[in-house]
Amino acid sequence: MNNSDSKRPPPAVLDKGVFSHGLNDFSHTLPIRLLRARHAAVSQFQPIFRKYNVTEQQWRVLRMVTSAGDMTAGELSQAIFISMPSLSRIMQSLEARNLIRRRANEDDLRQTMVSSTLAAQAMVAEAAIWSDTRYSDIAQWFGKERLEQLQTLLDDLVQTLDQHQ
Amino acid sequence: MNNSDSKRPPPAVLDKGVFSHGLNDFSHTLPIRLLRARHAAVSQFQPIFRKYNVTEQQWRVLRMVTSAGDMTAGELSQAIFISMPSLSRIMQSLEARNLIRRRANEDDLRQTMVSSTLAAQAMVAEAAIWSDTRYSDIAQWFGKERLEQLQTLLDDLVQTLDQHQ
DNA sequence: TGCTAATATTTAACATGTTAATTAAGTTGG
DNA sequence: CCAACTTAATTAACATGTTAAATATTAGCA
Repeated sequence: MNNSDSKRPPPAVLDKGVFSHGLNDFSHTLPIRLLRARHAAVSQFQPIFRKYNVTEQQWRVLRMVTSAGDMTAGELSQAIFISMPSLSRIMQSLEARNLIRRRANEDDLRQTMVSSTLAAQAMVAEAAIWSDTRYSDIAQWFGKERLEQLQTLLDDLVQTLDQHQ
Repeated sequence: MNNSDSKRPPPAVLDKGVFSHGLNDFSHTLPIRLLRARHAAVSQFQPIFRKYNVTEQQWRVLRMVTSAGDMTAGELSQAIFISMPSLSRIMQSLEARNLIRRRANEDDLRQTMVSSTLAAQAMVAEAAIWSDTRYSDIAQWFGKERLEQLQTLLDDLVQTLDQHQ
């Protein structure tokens, strides 16, 4: 199957067809499909990350805090789906770069209130234009209806799986 | 907002509704939805990882090599969507545990051929039963048609985004 | 009141993700 | 045949994911 006449060298994700062991084609399972899709979606916004020298996760923090306003670390963690240990480290570096600020919640000293600095707000405001355009592009390329359909299915899947533990 | 009459303790992803800055609700963007969905899907198979004391990524390697047979590291990397640097480290630990074996490809010494050991094959064969059942469960809970619809949309999205760089 | 359990965050340890550099082996064109 | 280029895999450095333990604070209750 590796003859020389087909000249195309596309890295062609291997497509072995049938499998001998009765096992599914593991490269096309739902988790891997979701991983690929996420990767493709995130990469659309790579220019933002490079321009502002932030990681995707750092960007999520900045964008969330800037758009939603002050919130506790726990709320932030849930909203952008970053675990508390990771968030803790990320906040350290963002605070060191003066992009966020942390202070204790007066009413409950266990909680940390997170807020964005003016520098971060300016950064996000500028990038939001670019970001919104990208989202519009994606909606147009893929189809607004299909995109909404996909998002609904994703949310429903999460709900279904959560229900069944 | 933390009253006591609603007895359900679901961590209730915060739902702030409208946002003041003209920015979208960032906790409901496509990348985050994909992340949540993947997380929910993968967690369904957590019992396997715990039982055999492997990470999800290690499991992907073992399952792929066992089902597809011998392959190069590069092919493996593409199939299970793990970067070569990560795969390199993962293979080291799996080889140390005698779950895979590596040898140079005679025809091209740059390439590494990866194969699974009998121990890994036994492990995967045993777990495959459980895994297949879980997949059937998910299909039933979520609906076979909707699941296929979701997978098609995911693949199409990847294709669309790849086309537009 | 005071003891205990629960909660919010951080820290630690180790595995993986990511980018860039390195090494080794093949390929190409003069 | 060889120098320059390409490819496959590894290594290095740093950021994040994940689990468990540690800390600090609050809540519950006898």
